[in-house]
Amino acid sequence: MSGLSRFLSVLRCFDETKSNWTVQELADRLEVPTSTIYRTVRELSAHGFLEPSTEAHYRLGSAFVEFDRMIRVTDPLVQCGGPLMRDLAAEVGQPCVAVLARLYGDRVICAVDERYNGADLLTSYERGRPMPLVRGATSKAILAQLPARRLRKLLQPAFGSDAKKLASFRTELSNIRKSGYCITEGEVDPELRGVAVPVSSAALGISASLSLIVRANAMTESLERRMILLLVSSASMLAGSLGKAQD
Amino acid sequence: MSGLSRFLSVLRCFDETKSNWTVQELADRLEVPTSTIYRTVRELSAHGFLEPSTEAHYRLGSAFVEFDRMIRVTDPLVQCGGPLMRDLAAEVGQPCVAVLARLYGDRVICAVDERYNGADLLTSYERGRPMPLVRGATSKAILAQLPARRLRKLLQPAFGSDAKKLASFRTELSNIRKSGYCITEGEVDPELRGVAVPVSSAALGISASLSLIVRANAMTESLERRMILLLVSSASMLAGSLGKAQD
DNA sequence: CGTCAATTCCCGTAGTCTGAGATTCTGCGA
DNA sequence: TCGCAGAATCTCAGACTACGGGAATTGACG
Repeated sequence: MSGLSRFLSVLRCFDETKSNWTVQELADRLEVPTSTIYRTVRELSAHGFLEPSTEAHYRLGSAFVEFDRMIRVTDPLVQCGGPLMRDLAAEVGQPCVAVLARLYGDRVICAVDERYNGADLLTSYERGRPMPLVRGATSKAILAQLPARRLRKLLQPAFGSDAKKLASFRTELSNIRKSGYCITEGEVDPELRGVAVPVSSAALGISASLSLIVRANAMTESLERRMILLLVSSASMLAGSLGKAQD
Repeated sequence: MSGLSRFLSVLRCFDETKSNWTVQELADRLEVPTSTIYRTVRELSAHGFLEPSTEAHYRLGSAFVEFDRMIRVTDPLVQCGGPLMRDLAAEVGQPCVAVLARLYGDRVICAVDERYNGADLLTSYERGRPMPLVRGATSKAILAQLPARRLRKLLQPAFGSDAKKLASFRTELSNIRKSGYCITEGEVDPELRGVAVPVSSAALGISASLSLIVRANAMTESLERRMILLLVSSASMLAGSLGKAQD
């Protein structure tokens, strides 16, 4: 345990399950002496990564909120995509959720989510939530546009040695490349249908996708066509503005 | 340079001004050997705090986005306050911005900002942005509710030895305690008027405030009364649900 | 396949972190 | 205001890690 991982082993303890820890609890959980955790926690607190709450408990601190804002402010994808999303979701004229997601290392993470006024859909997509890499239209539309080498590295751990599944997945991606969009149902959230199109900016090194999610039983053929059209045109606008953007 | 600060000196380089750095640039800026920065950057990347972009440049990584989500998901203030904010902003019936801010260590940081449909106000308030500690209704409403000892420590660095200013500031806070709200104009953003009320939960160790911001020239006496009423009732609802919340 | 920049590796040394226990601080109730 | 219990910090010698300069390797691109 050294360098950053020392600090991360502490930070990773804070999750949905338990967001409030005492030093003693952390020490027990990590099986590290109390005095060591005290030192680590003190340093994390000093830099705003942890904050004291009540009765000797600590929770995640403001530094993360600040850094996230810094990313939102400087990320061309959020800057260019944000305004587009609101219009996009409104244009559908149905309860729906618009999502702009992005490949971040080896995971797909939602960067912007826009709920259409009145949409009470229960999607898993919300900013900052890691998404399954090989399931759902959002992720597939991203993977479909990647260069072969990058793709291979990503799929390796996901499929392991199952050559058959890997081959059929590659076929699926190839179909997305041809048609320009991807539709899936229930792969991430049950009862929901997602339509996604690829978005990318080689100049910025960003691989992303733009998706719309509606209730599966609300989907009609004409709605589907409309959604695809909306997505394709929004995506090309977005790609255009990304091209001009510089960070 | 040791422990966390080694990593932070790198991370702090990434700001609005420049969000995209090469290792060489970082090394020059920090006056540290290149190989050391490479190691630091590698470690930060491995944990998702930095991400390679293009041409040997790096930018802030997805870990911050994920941790921020974790905070949003687990923070009772965001959980209880979020839904309230939308209604609050809508009720005003004027272009306005609703802000829920909070004391985080020694700084006030906005936790939720809700723009009323059609409000194009240029407020500085947005989630994650650090705010001036002693200026603006939002901050003053927070400070007004703090225990004496805590307050003293916070004001020490802000006012230094200027006992006169300190005394008048304390008087101001005392007036807020009596009236239950605070109104300021142009202290943070020119031409804007803010009304704020304190919110707190002793059980959770949270000191916060709820504010509404409108254009100064749109303010009338009756609107002001309405806003104060809305804020006071929202704040008491919020305090109530915070009391029941547990993290 | 060759080129050039980006990145990693190497290794002795310097300096940091570790961990157990003693010590000091702090908040809370009387 | 005082005293108490738990929280937080301090101490110190020894183990281990990071540092830094330069060589070696990788990898992208033509």
